Amino acid sequence: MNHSQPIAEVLDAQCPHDKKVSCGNCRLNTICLPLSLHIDDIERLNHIVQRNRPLQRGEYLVRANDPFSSIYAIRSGAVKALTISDSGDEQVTGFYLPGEVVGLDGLADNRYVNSVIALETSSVCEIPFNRLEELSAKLPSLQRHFFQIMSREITQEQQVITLLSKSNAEARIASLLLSISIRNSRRALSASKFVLPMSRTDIGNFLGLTIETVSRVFTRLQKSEVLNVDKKEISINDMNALQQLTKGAE
Amino acid sequence: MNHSQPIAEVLDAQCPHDKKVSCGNCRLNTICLPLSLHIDDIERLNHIVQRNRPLQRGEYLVRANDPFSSIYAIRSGAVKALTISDSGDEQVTGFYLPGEVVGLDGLADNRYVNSVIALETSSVCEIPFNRLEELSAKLPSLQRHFFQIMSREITQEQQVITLLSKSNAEARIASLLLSISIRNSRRALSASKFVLPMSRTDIGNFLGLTIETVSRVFTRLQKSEVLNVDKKEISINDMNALQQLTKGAE
DNA sequence: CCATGTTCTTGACTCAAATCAACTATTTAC
DNA sequence: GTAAATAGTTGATTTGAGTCAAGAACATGG
Repeated sequence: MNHSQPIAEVLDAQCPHDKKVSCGNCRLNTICLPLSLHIDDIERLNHIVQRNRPLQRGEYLVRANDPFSSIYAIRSGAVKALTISDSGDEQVTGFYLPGEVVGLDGLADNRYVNSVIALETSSVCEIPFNRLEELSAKLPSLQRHFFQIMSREITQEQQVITLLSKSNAEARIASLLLSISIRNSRRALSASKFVLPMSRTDIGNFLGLTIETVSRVFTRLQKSEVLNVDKKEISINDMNALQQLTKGAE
Repeated sequence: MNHSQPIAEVLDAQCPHDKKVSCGNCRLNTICLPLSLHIDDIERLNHIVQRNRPLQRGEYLVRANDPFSSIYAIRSGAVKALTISDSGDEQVTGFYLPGEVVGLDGLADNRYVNSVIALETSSVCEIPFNRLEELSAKLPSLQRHFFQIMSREITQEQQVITLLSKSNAEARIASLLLSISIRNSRRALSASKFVLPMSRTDIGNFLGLTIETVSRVFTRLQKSEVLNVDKKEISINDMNALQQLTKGAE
């Protein structure tokens, strides 16, 4: 079992059809779609949410080019989104953790642009988009919140653009680790000790680095005692140093 | 006068208060926000659109950290969006041409993340967001279209991420030129001959390259007869070669 | 008109990360 | 339990773009 997942999330993943699982009592409802909805409205949202069987590592949640139908909120586990470029190679465009929403790229042309693949056993809430659209028109705060989720995706991608445009290898890795750290602490998980759900290959692909460089940076950060790296287990020993590194090069 | 702007757009810019300018008769209404609205609904959208005096080159349309209030559709000219990173340097996050919408980043936290600056004399339609929100709740096709505009912003940024992550200098420049070419032809402008609205510095900043590299790539593409470059005037001599170059390196 | 400041170009040199290669550790499957 | 495949590490070498430097082209203002 993956120690990066808190027990409650793991239980959710194992009992996806549990009647008790609803947006109203979901631990993630302070960071996920229900955020800022009234109790009654959360129940209306809950009615359109579908909870399917958990995905196994490597399983596709969404395939690029499939017709767009739903967006997905991660309930437990982790997924990656990726596109295949014209030249045929993959680009990992993001990692999504519990409480985060994936599939927003499908709206533009009514087909998903990204494939979404589970990085570990993951459970997911499916939200059929036309139902969400109808409900949004009736609930101004839901409409607003959904606009905000899309806007946040835009600003986060702009941060990735800045990272790739201006930062060296160490700063890229440091930024990714800090991003995961912050997202973990929003879920009341440790900010300094966690298990990476993705492989070195995925990290390199996402950050525009080769796996050799990723490996060497981890080794260097370990030697300089900023991190402890044991395979996929990361513990951050010196958070300030890591933050300084994100500003590195340029 | 900048020859990249068609005469009609220039006239719009010069007569911004012309009563005849409305979404209903705007040349851009097949690519801009009104797209897919019924005539009556276009008129309702038109009522909330504000057309202010044109911006001069270098003027700010939006300042980062200002409270979010409106999104903006470019009517003529061109603007760039940019953020200032923690380390204090600028990152150009996008260029916006007539018919395109800027300011969507402000929704996430109710403050603009990007500043938006005119690259040349530009006129802009301001759309107060809370009015647009109200109207969206009443007009399903407007709500849907606005979701699509945000989604398209997401997918376009993912393309930039792929570009920065995987492509060499020539492929980056080639992709930018092709992007401008395609966007020009959507406005019934030449796909093969146009004037770049942005400086070499802006191009380099956007593409994660130094201005020296940008300059050298232009020189190389000129020598290999793919382009003719005369200062900011570009003419594409070999569109296929340019397309091949975008796949280059990797 | 010339002076000053930008913007852009070109060349010589450097360097961070890619590539190539060999090896180790860990899964997975039989 | 062992073989094969996959994932990760480390070292030697190469290379594309960055840096530094100088000059050219162009714009701006007195």
